[in-house]
Amino acid sequence: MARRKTLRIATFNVNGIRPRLPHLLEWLEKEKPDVACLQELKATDAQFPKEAIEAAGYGALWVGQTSWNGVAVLTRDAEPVESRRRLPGERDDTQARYLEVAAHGVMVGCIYLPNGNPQPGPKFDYKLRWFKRLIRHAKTLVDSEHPVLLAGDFNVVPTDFDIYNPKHWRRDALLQPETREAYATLLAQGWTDTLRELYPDEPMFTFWDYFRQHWERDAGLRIDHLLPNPALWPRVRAAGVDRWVRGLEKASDHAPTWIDLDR
DNA sequence: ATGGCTATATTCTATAGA
Repeated sequence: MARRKTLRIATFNVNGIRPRLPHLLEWLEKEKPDVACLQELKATDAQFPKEAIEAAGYGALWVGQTSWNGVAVLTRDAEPVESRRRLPGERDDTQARYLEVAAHGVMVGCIYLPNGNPQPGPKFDYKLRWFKRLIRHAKTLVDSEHPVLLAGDFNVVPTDFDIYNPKHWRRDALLQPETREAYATLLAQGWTDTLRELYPDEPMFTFWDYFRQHWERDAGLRIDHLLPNPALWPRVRAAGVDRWVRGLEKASDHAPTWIDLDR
């Protein structure tokens, strides 16, 4: 197909790259993102389906782990260049949640922020520690004259407008004041929450859990975010959610979310 | 307050996700 005039960068929590590979390939074929950040691979490095992704026309870098977590960045007709594969600041953190690459001229940080449930507790403490490390690292990137994008599953519902019904989730780690304050602190460095900025009056959900027919009822959450730095923000032209992917049989509970940039 | 569903490894039961 003819190349899109804009550069599309997407984020997609696949909830298991092995069971979701057919959906991933169908999505890449139909939407042709230039860069795709993936989370929740739930696969080791050796289990990553490198050949199928290459055959689809994508280069890839990935950080795998047994059973849980795992992140990857795919680049269309190009190879991503690794910048870092861990978030600095906690030496014995072995969870595969961050991958930073140069891709199509943009520095992209692929993020899988800890869920943090149940809270309070050690998992919530880990989430807040991880968030602080992200904030510290992001500070070194935000003022770059080069374009930088933070993209991924942040496990943050930024405001009550970003969820179908906050009452049902008020004790959830994704809605806690500490979680929201950390996200606000990150944005205050100069990052822009693109989907909310372009769509101030629409919820723009990116996640619908598997329970109680939440997808069928459009009872979703907005937790997957794309945050350009000030150098990149002027190039943003559009953003959206590929909801059709969530509607497929045996879908991930997240939908791919993307932004288009001037090339 | 709980459970509803999906995926994984610890596999017929537990853990994690959000």
